Amino acid sequence: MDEINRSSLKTIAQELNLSISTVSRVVNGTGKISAATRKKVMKALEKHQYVPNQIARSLKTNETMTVGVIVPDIADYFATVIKGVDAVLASKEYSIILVDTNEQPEKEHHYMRLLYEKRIDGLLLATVDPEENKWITEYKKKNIPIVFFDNEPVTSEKCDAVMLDNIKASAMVVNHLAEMGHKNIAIICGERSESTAKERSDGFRIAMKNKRLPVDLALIKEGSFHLESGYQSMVELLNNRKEHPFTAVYATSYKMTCGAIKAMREFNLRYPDDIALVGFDFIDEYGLIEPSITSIIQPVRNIGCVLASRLLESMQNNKKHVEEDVYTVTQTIRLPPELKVGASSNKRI
Amino acid sequence: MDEINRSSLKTIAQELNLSISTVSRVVNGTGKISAATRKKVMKALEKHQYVPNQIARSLKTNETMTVGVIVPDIADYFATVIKGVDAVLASKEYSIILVDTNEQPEKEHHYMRLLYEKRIDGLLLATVDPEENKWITEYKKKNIPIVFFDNEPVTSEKCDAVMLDNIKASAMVVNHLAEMGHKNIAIICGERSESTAKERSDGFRIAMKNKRLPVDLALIKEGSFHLESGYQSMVELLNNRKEHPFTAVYATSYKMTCGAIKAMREFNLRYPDDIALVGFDFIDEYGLIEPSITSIIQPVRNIGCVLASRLLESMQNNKKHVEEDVYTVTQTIRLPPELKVGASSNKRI
DNA sequence: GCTTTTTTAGCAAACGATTGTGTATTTTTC
DNA sequence: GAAAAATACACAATCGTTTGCTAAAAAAGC
Repeated sequence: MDEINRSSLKTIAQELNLSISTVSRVVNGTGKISAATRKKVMKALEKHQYVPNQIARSLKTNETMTVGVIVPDIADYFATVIKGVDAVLASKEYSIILVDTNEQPEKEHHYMRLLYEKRIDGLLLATVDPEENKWITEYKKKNIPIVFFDNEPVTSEKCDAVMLDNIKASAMVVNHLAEMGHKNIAIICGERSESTAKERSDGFRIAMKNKRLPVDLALIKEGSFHLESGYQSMVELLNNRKEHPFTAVYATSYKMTCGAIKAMREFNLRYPDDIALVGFDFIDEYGLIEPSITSIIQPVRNIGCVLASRLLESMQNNKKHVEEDVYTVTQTIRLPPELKVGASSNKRI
Repeated sequence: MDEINRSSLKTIAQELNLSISTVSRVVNGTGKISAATRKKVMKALEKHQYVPNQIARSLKTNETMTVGVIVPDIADYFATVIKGVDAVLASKEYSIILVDTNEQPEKEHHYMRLLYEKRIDGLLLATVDPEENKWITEYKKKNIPIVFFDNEPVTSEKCDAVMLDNIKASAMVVNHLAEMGHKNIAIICGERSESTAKERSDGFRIAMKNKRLPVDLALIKEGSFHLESGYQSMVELLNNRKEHPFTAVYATSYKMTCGAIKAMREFNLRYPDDIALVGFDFIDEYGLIEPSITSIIQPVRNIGCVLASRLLESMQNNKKHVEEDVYTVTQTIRLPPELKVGASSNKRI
């Protein structure tokens, strides 16, 4: 095997009897360089297969062209969000360092530090830590732009966030079901400590009231966004059906929807005939599930794009040393969901 | 807002009237430091919320504690592979820079350069570029450890790779179907330019021959691993069924399996009654599809773990400057698949 | 109490780039 | 042909670390 080929500006400069600065300037296309030397240098760069050392560059310029992304589980809908993020960031020559916390809130803090050690230029954070405020301030002080997503931050720091309009999502579901003639609607929710769960639940109640439909607290199940919880909630709902009857159920996460389906099958109930079902994030890209499930669909890719754009903007402001907060307006962007109507609810009663 | 808090070894050293090196040594726990100064320094570090600058450290140590991961599509089974990778790398304090090429081979080269600019310590590469050898050599010369996965590299460089044992996968399918009494088996394959597709196809023929079953070339469809291709292939198979009859079909990717199912539905054919079906990567974690589909399942998470371990090893050797190739044994690891038998094929004919 | 040994801490040179300033050299201007 | 202006390049400081070597201080030995 040939010897290791690692060239630096110095290597090239020495070979050509030029100064490092001159070579640097042709690499970056800055400064005044004569056509002759430029050509000479270019040739040498090519010959040595010179690739600039971004580490050294970062040290000097204080920019790493890298952003961190922390998610609870990349094998979830986050994967598509990240695709959106990656698409817009990559076009600006940023790369992303991805961290999967496996839904363990206590890991977030640790990874945040790791990312800061690497001096990321910005961070996208889907936190599940209800106490994230305890450590996030430290990094705000270090002046790193953060955009939250999925869950709303509890921190009192002024932060950007982009999320689904969960209130609206629930309203769409309730309105749709009401239109189909349903009056008694059950909801299967996540933990209220997560803002997404809270909003979906609150949105449900608000929408029910708006439609002048009865809100039976026994029909509001709050669990944990997972399959087991969705299954368990549905079982309980079905067991109490005599005292607390309902004709439709709204499951507020993908896994919970699956759990609910599982429970219904075990009870030998069919949708939409026995009970109408509306799910969440239930994509079924290839239409394999029959009858098809009505579901709230998040504009996942777009969430990613908006996230990235917002962060880019923040990082831009940061570079300009916008000291005055007057200029840095933080905002929470809420993206509208879509209700994909399938067979599971598309029957008037 | 308070002022920006960015401290360096210098900041701390000056405040304590110590040298930078001393502070550095207590941060790293290296060298001889008296208990008194150590304590003093620790306190100051804490007070300033000092976080070491990995960029500067990297420049000096030539290690970034970062590895690159290039995949064609993270919203695929790769997400789980990455989870495995992340789990083992994170435990060694490495982070991963993730790149999604959107299945565009021409982007791989570009991103590779970007990653090298960032001086990643190693690379995991799931290439779809049939001409990856044209640029991979350059980076091998720069001495960065690479482990391939998903597809086998075409480069002649000695490379590590970890992949599914695709030959075995096809054998398992054929043996299973043979056991169920099938003789005429069709296969829906990807492009032979991708080694995964080639191996699954070749494995199929070999297994058929071993079982002394007829290999009808008209029953071997080669397309592109996507839904449309799977659908199209299945339609063609069904249309030619009179001349080239078959009782079972083996689709060699998740999307192709979906496409095949779609086609069968349109032809009003049911599995396993009309045709037995075996898929690939068809996970259906929550058992939503009925009847359940028999499928080859890759040990996805494990692939990730093995990948990461192999890379760690490579990087370790690299640090030790193992010049002699004698010590650096490159290898291709083939992980065994699992055949999850579902209803779609579980019927003797 | 004076060497000798052992600890502890500081000096300074890297790592590979960027960039403001200084200075030959060339070009323009009159 | 001399002064002014412009051009092309070099010098050197700097970013925040690590680390080998050295000097000072403390401990130990006599």
